[in-house]
Amino acid sequence: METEDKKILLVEDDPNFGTVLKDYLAMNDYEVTHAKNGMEGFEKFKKDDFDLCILDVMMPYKDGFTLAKEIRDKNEEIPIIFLTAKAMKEDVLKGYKVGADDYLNKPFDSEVLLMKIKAIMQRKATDSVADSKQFEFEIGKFHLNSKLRFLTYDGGEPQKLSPKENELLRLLALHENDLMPRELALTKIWRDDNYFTSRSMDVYIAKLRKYLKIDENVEILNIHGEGFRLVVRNEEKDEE
Amino acid sequence: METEDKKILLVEDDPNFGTVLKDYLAMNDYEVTHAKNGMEGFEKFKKDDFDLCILDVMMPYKDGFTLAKEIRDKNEEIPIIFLTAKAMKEDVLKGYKVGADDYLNKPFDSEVLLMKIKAIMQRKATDSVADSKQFEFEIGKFHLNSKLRFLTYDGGEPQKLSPKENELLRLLALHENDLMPRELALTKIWRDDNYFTSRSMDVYIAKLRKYLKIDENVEILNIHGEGFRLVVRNEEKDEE
DNA sequence: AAAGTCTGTTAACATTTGGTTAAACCGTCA
DNA sequence: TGACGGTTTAACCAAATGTTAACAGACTTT
Repeated sequence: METEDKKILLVEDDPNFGTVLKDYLAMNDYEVTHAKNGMEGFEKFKKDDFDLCILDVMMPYKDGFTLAKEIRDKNEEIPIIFLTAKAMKEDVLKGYKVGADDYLNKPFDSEVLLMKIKAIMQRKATDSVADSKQFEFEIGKFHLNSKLRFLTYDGGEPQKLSPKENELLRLLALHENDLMPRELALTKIWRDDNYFTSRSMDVYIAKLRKYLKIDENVEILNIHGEGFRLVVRNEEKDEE
Repeated sequence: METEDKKILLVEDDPNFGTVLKDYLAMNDYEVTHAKNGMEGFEKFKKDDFDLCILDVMMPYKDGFTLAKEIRDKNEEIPIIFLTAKAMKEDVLKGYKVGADDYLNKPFDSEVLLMKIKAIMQRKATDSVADSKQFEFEIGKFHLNSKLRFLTYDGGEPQKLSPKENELLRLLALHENDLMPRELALTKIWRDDNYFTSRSMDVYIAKLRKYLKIDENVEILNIHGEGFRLVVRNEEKDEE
């Protein structure tokens, strides 16, 4: 199953057509941001992380090509599809020159557009190099591999972690010895901060404590009303 | 930046049009092999290493889609452009389903075709960062030859693998000991990510496990909701 | 110290995802 | 056309994950 929906930036000045198209795409499980002109399009582009751009060529203020060039400056990877009313050869060529991935003449069949989007996304999915996110942590004698979702203690048997356990421990590790605010975990992992998610998080804290308790020097402390703190002591001399 | 000329396989039954197109492409520094029908096209495809295929859809003996499917079986990477006289939506969709990279309606502007070819080639050039056509793998005591599609254990009898089995195991091997995301296999091998393809993939995972289970040190682990992981342990001392 | 809030823990439950088997399907080839 | 290999679909079960409830205990504030 796919992680989350792909984000599409749609820049189209015709409000009717734009809205219809947006709805159609949304219906097909894409998360669509609709900008009404090139300026706005570029603003929105900078503010978010999109997986694909669909640009109308003919627009006031800033046409699709100019916008495409600016977008390419910021991101030379992102696929771009142009929409155009007139089927002028020069335009098509120009489009490909700025790195278009595809080109559609209006009116076009929406199903065809959908297939093109799919095809392009698939292409991209292939070469997703793996964004260098931080995946591995040393927590005292523990080692957390949060990509493969397991935790090992002193080289022993890996303990599998559930997605939530994993994300939570990762967040704590990112803030090692420092406050990890409740709110942060709730908004990042549970995507909502309310009574129930908060209780749920407490359940997960309990689970993590269970895993971690084999190491004297690692523990999760609560900071009442604030959040949690993953404490890692240097194991000097403890008992003798 | 091109090293040597790119090789194009052109399959087009109309001798006049085919010849003209071939010459035009040749003039633009592509090395073109022209086949007059699907059969011949497939023969030539098998005999050489092409960078791109341009297939007419309507052809005697074997139409473009059928040919494309056969080509895809052999090579899931190679870009395919379809040419078609009629602009039927069903055809277009069918084309994308078999993994078309683009679609052109006759008559088309030759310059546009050229741009498309360029765009596609470029895409491939950047995409194939680590294309590394790797065909042979050591997986514990197994040896996988994924070009000839067989798997041997400790030099024993080769086990033939079906195309899907083979591709899946190859993908797993490419990510040995690391996560191989479900989505990756689905988009690369099944070319679609939905409930059914996902179930189908699970069936293939089961088949692979059956092959692999004779080696204690090799196994396919699931990472719930993420994908699979081909684990290969060093066979140190196990029992004594 | 009493009330009220916040946290810890366990367990029951619901939901989603994965594993396996077998049957249906489909194109190819004798 | 009928057998065959490969693939998909269906069905069913098992495992994994997440949510909620309930209650005990801890912390804060009066």
